[in-house]
Amino acid sequence: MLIAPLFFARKRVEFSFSTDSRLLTAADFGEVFQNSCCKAGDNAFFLLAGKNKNEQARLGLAIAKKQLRRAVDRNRVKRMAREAFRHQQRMLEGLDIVVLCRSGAVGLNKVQIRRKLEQLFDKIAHHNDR
RNA sequence: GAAGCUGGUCAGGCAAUCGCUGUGUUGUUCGCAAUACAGAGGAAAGUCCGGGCUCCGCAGAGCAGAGCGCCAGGUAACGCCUGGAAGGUGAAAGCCUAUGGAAAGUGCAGCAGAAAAUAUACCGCCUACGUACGACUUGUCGUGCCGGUAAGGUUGAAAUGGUGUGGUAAGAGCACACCGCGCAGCAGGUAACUGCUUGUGGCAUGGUAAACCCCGCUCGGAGCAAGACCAAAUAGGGGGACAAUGGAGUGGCUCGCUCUGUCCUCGGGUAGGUCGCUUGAGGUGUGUGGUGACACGCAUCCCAGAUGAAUGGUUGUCCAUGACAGAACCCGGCUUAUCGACCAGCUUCCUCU
Repeated sequence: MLIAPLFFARKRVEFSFSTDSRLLTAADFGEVFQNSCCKAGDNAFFLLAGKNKNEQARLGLAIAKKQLRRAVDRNRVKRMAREAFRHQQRMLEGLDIVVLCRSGAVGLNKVQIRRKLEQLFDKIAHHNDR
């Protein structure tokens, strides 16, 4: 009787995406840009990571209108980034990550965006372990 | 059945699961948790018009500038919509039109053409009238001059009403008939405008106003990063009390002035936060008035409100294999993008009965 609620509680923490796991203020973003410890990128996206004091990983999105002109495209990238982060946040604990967008992101479909971002998050996690 | 026209509706569905935002309820260790419900569009887009709302000298007059422009109506308002008129276009249903003024003024018109705006004459046509010369049959003919003419030809986007008859030297609204046009009258219409077997005038006022301009109407400016409130740290300001006849500076000294300590208090205000923020020119149904846009009445419903910015991911399944595309203060329009599907009405043609 007591085991079931505990199981669900743990699972929730693993995959949730509340305000705790986001960069909220300009100061938070500034911190990452100033004191980044590692980075990863390809022609479409660029990730910057910095250490934070919490146990949680946090995500910030900086998708420029210059690269992706249509709101629909920007929304798609943001959603995919959040989704990828949500599934991989356990191995990124203690990091603040900002996702930036490059010109190569134009014309990618959902699957391509997801795959690219997952690879980049992997790279960051790997780099952090060493 | 085929081709087409007009108006309207929809914009993948269902299930499971992992998330996000808001609201209600319950619990709470006041962090939050559980649960129920709701959660992008017809264009949310372009920001091209018009309003509401907010602040700014409460915006009156004149000038400038901008916009609009057949008539009537609708509307909070409009450059929008509805109905009508005129013109154009199509075989038709229909569709399109910046559609006021060119007898207030100014300007413009390449090439071609004789001539492009007040009349003119290149090729033509004519030689009646006047005149010169010649011929001879002595009143005719020929040639020239002075001229007449705009029927015909040539140019152009556009050439000073058209057709016919008379007329004439040849011609000409020169005259007449019909058509067209102007003005007046009558009739219909709220009006734009239309009609007339009415009268009258030989007959205009070439085009261009998305050229200046004239006439009529409209317009104060800036925008939710509007604006209102709360307000840390740091620095500084106003007022009061206390210590105390204190200290420092200015100065030879006194007064004076300036600076300085502690506490209280006031206001401004940055980071940040809250409100503005979704109940509205609102939706749905229905009745009445109106050709219609729409208006009014009644009943009923509450239907996104984020703020590093939610409305999504994965899996299964069905089909027609899913286009254009994402709210950011809110409405009314316009314009542009769009795979398709469906409904209603209408037009033409074909087949059958």
